[in-house]
Amino acid sequence: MFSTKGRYALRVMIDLAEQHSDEYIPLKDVAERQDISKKYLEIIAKELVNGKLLEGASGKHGGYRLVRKPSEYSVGEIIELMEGSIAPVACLAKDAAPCPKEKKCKTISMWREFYTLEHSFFFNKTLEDLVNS
Amino acid sequence: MFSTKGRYALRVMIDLAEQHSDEYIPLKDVAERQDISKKYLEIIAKELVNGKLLEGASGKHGGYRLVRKPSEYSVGEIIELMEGSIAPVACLAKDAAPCPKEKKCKTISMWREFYTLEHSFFFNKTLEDLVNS
DNA sequence: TATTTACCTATTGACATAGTAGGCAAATAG
DNA sequence: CTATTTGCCTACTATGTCAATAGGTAAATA
Repeated sequence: MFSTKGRYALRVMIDLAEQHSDEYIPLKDVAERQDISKKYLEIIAKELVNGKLLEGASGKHGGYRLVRKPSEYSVGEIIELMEGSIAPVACLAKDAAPCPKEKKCKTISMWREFYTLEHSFFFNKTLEDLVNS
Repeated sequence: MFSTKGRYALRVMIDLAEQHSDEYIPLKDVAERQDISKKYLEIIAKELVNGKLLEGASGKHGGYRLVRKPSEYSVGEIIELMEGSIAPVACLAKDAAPCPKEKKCKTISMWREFYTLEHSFFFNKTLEDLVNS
């Protein structure tokens, strides 16, 4: 189950894309439109900046803006940045310790197959697709 | 991310299927073969019995056994029983409160599309498929 | 009657989730 | 140069879930 962090991040990105503006948009506005605590969104926005998905600017007329066109963001990279990993099981997450029982494991190939499906679903969907939906 | 409960339940079911026996199999044996705490497996086995996926019997020669052929169990029903729901977001889980923002929500249809994909993946895969993999 | 098994209730430590609080730093307008 | 607006930073917290563990009771059989 994806957490609010991933889902809210997606809504922030969509909101910014919908403003069709090159200006910085204050988080306060986004928070009001999306009806999410501004304080909580600060944490999320900060992570999006650290992950180079957004650019932030302080001061008057400051705020956040996209660094690419909406069509150039995949939904997958946004969610993965926030959730850490979208792997269905811990042993498939990046930098997971290799499982000692992998050889005899009757489920690993199913998890891998599902992960591939999930990955291509989310990485082939763009922010623009969501805005136009 | 699926929890150990769902993953262990699957391993218990696979283990029982692999014994190719109509006898009851003691949980102690399953726990040793799978290298999982027997105490923890008790909780899981109990839920599988409550969900009518397994049958349990006390006393000597007691234990657990499948109530259907492996080909008649879907992986989806096993995981869903243990995890409660396999929905990717809370608002799509069964008996979730209807979301007041659904009309304006730009993400709900993507989540629904993914849920459909996920659902058909896991409900079209059987326990037998896993045993034969 | 002793043994083997499932089944039951309760508790626990560790961690993640979903925030909140309060202030500092930077940029701009006047 | 000052006030205002904004992002950015550290810290804290309540609640819940996860992954077990502990210790017993009930049922079935040899």
